[in-house]
Formats: sequence, C-alpha cells, structure tokens
Amino acid sequence: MMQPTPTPPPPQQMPHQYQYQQQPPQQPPPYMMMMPPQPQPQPQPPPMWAPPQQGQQQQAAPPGEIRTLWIGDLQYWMDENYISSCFAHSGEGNKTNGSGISRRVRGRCYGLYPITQPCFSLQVASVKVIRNKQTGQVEGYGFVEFVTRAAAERVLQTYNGTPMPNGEQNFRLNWASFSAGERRDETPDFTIFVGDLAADVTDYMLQETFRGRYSSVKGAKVVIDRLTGRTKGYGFVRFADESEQLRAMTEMNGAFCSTRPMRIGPATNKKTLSGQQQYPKGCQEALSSWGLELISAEMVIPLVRALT
DNA sequence: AGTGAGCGG
Repeated sequence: MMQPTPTPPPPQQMPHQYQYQQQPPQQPPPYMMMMPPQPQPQPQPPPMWAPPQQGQQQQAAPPGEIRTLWIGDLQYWMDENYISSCFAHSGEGNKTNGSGISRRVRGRCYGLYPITQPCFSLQVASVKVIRNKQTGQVEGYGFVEFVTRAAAERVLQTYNGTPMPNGEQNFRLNWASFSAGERRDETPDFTIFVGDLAADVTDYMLQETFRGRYSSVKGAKVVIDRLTGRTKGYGFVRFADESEQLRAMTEMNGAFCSTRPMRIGPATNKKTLSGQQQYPKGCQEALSSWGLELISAEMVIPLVRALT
C-alpha cells in the first residue's frame, strides 16, 4: 500500500560544487593500508592498489548521448523531490569559486555565495524512482536524466560515493545501462564473496584493494542494508578472468581492507545476463577457499554429478 | 555470521 512519504530530514551539507573531473590529488587515506603490515622501506609504496583516478568506481562512460544516471540504495522515503533536491546545486548557474557551500532547506536556498539561479537544478531533466507496481513501495533505485551528458558526467564524478543529504549513506550512482539501447557488458563475471568487511569499506575501497594486483577486476560491491543505509559487512568482487578470481581467493584471504582482514570465499551464483554459471549450487562444500588454486569449477562439476 | 532487491517507460 502507499505509504505517506515522510519529510526527509532537512538536508545538511550538500557535496561541494563540482570541479571538472579531477579531485585534488591527496595522499592515500587510511583505508589504503589494507595489507597486513609489511616491513616496507618507504617512501615509494608499491601497493597492490592503484591510486584513485577519478574519484569513484563506475562503469566507463557509455558511448553516445546517454544523459541518464542510475541511482541505487534508495530508502523508502527518497522520492523524486528529494532526489531532485540533492542535485539542486549541480547546475552551471550556481557555479561558485568552488569552495562555497550552499544549502537547501525547505525549498529555500541559503548560500555563502549569491544564488544565480532558481533552487531547482536546471541540469536535471527528470527523476524517476522505480516503485513496485503492486505495493507502490520504492524499489530502491531510480533514474536521473540530465539536460546534457556533461552534466550527468559531472554529477557522477562529484556526487558518487559522497554522503547523501541525510548524512546516513553515500550516493550510489552509475550510468544507466539501457537508456539508449546500449547493452551491458556481456562478458562473464567471475565473482568472489568477501566477508568480514569493516564498516567504512566502500565499493571503491574494495575494488582498489584488488585492482592493483588483479588487472581483470571489473567492479566491487559492498552490500548495503536498505533500512539502515549501513554496510552488511560483506560484498563481492567481480573479475573478468577466472584464473585471477581463483588466485585472489587464496592470495587475498586474510588480507586487510581498511582495518580488518577479509574472509574470502566463492560467490554463490547470482543470475547474470548471460546466464553464466559460476559454481553450481551445492558445490560450496567442495570448494574450500584454501584448496581452490588446485581445482577449477570445470573439474568439480563432473565430481558433483558423480556424487548426486 | 552475513551470498547483491544493480537498470524503467
């Protein structure tokens, strides 16, 4: 049934105004120290992670004139109005010298700099929150279409991974996949399950923990509880190469991400577009995390068939 | 200990 949408908590700080692409280079944050302490003569960290490049993990920009972003991890009260208000200051007209912080409270703008345009963003063309057809409940994701592709790109670069105005969780943004008939990457994923994650681990941190050593890393996801906006303490890392997936399961088990050693296992099969199977259900017992380098799924499947 | 509610009209 329809729930009355409660008024969201008044926005706190909006993310700072966009800068074109480059975040100021900063030294690696604490989470970058993710391997067990190694006696390591500095100063050149030869880390397994690559330095952050653009800010946040995301798909490569899709070709063509896609101007729509996908937004996920929405809570039930996050409706179109709320989402629009999140990007209220992303438009050109509000550009400041880059250090100003403006706020939007109950529809009015308050800023340290003169506001040069109305309080709704001229950059956002439309917002759509996906709801369950039966219950009307927010499904947890939506689409934000921008007037220009450049505007979408800027928002993706600057907002993704930054706190949402309720302060409880971060924006999860990405390019919308299908907006112009584009197809998703159809190459198969080889995924590992990563447990025991510390509370501060983000998608990006998790991805970077692996990417320096495994070049085929396609992405990482930390699972967020939709009710609380907080991490569930586990996540997934996807590889393009099965050999790297298998290597990572042994090499990275116990390695640090943020403040805690990760516990790694094979991911149970999540349905993928290609219908690609990873490990048949029931194989988990056969796949000890520690023995995996010696066997592959192809070797296990006949074994399981023989046993059942 | 926990295996992703991540793609519409």
